[in-house]
Amino acid sequence: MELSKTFDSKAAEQRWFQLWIDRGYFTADPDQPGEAFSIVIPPPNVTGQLHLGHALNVTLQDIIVRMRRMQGYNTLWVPGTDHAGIATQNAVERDLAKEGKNRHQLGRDKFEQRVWEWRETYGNRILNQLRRLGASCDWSRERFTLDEGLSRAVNEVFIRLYKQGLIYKDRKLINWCPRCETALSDLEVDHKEQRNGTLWYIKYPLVDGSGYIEVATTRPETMLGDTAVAVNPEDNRYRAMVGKNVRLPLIGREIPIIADSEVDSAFGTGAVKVTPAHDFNDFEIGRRHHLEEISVMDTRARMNENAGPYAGLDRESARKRILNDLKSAGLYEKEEKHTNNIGTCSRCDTIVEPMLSEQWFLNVKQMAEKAIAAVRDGRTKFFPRFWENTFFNWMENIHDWCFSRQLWWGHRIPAYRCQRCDHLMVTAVRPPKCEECEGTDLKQEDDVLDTWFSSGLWPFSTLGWPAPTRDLERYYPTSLLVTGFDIIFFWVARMMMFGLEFTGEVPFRDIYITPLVRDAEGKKMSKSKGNVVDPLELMDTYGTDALRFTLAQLAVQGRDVILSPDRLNASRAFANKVWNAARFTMGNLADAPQPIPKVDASQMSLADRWILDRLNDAIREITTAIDRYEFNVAAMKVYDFIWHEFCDWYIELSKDALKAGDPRQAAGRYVIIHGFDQMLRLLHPFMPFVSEEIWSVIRPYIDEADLAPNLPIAKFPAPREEHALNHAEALAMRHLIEATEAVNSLRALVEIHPGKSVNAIIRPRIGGNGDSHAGFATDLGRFRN
RNA sequence: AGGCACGUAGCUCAGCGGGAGAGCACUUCCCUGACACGGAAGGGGUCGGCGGUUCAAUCCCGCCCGUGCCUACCA
Repeated sequence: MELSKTFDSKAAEQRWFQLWIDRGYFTADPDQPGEAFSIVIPPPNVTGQLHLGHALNVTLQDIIVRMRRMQGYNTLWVPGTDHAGIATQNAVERDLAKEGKNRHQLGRDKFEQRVWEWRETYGNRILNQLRRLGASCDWSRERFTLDEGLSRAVNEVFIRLYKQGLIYKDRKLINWCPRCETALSDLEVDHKEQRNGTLWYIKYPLVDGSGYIEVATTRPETMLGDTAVAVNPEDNRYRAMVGKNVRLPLIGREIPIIADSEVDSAFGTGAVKVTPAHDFNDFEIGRRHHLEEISVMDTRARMNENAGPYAGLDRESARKRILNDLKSAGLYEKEEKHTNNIGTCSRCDTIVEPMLSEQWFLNVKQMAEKAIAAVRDGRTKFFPRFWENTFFNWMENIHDWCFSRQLWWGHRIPAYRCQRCDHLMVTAVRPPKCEECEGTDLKQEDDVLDTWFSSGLWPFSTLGWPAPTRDLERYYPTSLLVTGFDIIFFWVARMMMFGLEFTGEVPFRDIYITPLVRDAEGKKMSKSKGNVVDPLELMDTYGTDALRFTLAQLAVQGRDVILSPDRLNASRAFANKVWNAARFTMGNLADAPQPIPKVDASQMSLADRWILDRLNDAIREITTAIDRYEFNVAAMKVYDFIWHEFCDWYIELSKDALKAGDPRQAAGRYVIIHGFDQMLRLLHPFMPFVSEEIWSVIRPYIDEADLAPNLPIAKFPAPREEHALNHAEALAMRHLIEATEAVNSLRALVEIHPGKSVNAIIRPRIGGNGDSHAGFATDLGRFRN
């Protein structure tokens, strides 16, 4: 069969992927033998499209999954997508806005329908993009976090946690996004340093007319909700004032001066205004001292009726007016530059407002302790190891999780309230009547769950939990999780907690944390910077194999991946190199395809046995590197063996031996085809398409004994000891290589210095008297001629 | 404020106790029947700085400088 001069990646990609699917190579069967190896994919959001982060994540998973499958493991890789509550809702709302509509005009049902349509389009798009990368997932087991089955798991978990008293509803201070108009968890708030912030000093007059107490604040607009002024009990400046009242400027309410040891005397004036309804610290002080909690803003962060004359103003305008009015009243002292942190919504960047609100919470303390223990005793291991510190750090300081969201897209909370007696029933299906008063007017909670609540169940909900399925029994706990560090808290931690709580086992044995992909300048890719590279374009230009190989090569543990066109070019050249090695090999085999019979090691030349020895070495190194998730090491070794050993040396050395009539031909043919076969299998996890394409061509030449059905499930190579070289042989080969290089070196020197003797060229380069070296060089010179 | 990671050739990065490496870029030569997405030969580095441990340090320890990231209720 004739091979074209260059490898046509696109045609191969389509042909082979389809064939793999058609033949069911990726479909897992729990009833087949083999130790289980399972991975659940981190489900991509249905909002977006494939970016390089996904490409890296999926490539690494595919490499290990393909290798395990070839090693004979009973392999399952579950694919799927995440409904991504707030992110998707925002995306669809933006889409609606283009038509001049908003969700409230549509109503909840119509809006939800619209999001389902969106999910249909974009969810499928991203899954196709994963397939384009060659992801060998079991596509027949595709899941979606809002599927019926997964929703059942969500309800089950909710109800069990509620019954255990871990889920509760409470009116507390929470993070609120005034644009998304929903509660957020602590994790969904980004903290940004504000360098040009201001600290304002304001005088609060004492009610008894004995003067003022001065407070410093960064948020004067919240003073309308002040219910105390606090000082440190040790602070002598204020000791006499504790217990007195002050009159809140502008609105005249009387509030007490209290003592609380949390107040830092060294900051500002040492006296702090206390606004329990708009500041987390103040909320704590307020609860300690039983202060009133006065909320002065509405859900869009506009001043509400409690703000008196400022009602209706937004936060910024209210601040300006208040500062002006304080100046007019002579109660404004001064301002200072002050650097502080402000919290913003991680989804829309709006400044988050601490708000007093009734929300659902999950007490995670005990679950967190179990998760910590599981990592401490090694039931689950992080790679690289240092991420464990990050995990512990957060888990040890974990707070209750505010998981209810005032959104429309997500799992609606399975709780019903009787409209007559206000009784609350937590149950998966709507009860016929109130269990207290028998009233029939029951209303389901409007809120939905934080999207991470359902993805936190992903490793077992996708396998059928709570039903005791065969998949669960066979494939859970999963073997490995491959994900980014940015969702260790959001996702990994929650899966650990839920997994241990509901299955009694860790959800995965190993966690491999992938590096972050950056652009050629080392900048983090983001849409706003406009430096996002589309992996699809890269696959079009360089081929999927080249993209995959490049990503694997750069995937160094604990280091960011910086992708450059140079690297991609090199990988594409590598694919081509392998392709051309195949062309050479094919040209040296018998015309009629027939299996090349196995040749005993004793019949082989030194070069034959050397390359098989090197192959053994490569197999060992590549296998252990992937076992350790050192993808870069494995990829480099594949590259080095194929290019610098097989092509540079073995093919060159075998050219003569493969000629017709040469006594070494039979052995040479066997070794080159056998070596090639093994080499392709090593390459396959990294570059599935070229390897499969070539393999399909050389397959007829491979001896029956070595044949396996097809590459995706062909056996991964194992070292063969009969090919090992002894010390003297290895030395002889090394000397041959070194001598060849020396001769080439000399040849080049002679060409650069025409007319000069070899001695004249060598002597000055060696230094000393150089006699012995020069003699050697002279010999080489003769050898050359 | 604390924590983590990283500083090795022009660029992007491997290596991590005893020979300084790869890819790309650069210089010279070669379209030799697998491959110019190729081949051959080269130039280029006080392995961030300063101390310490060691017979021996790019690699271990300490401090410093620089870069990036994460966590944190200082108004």
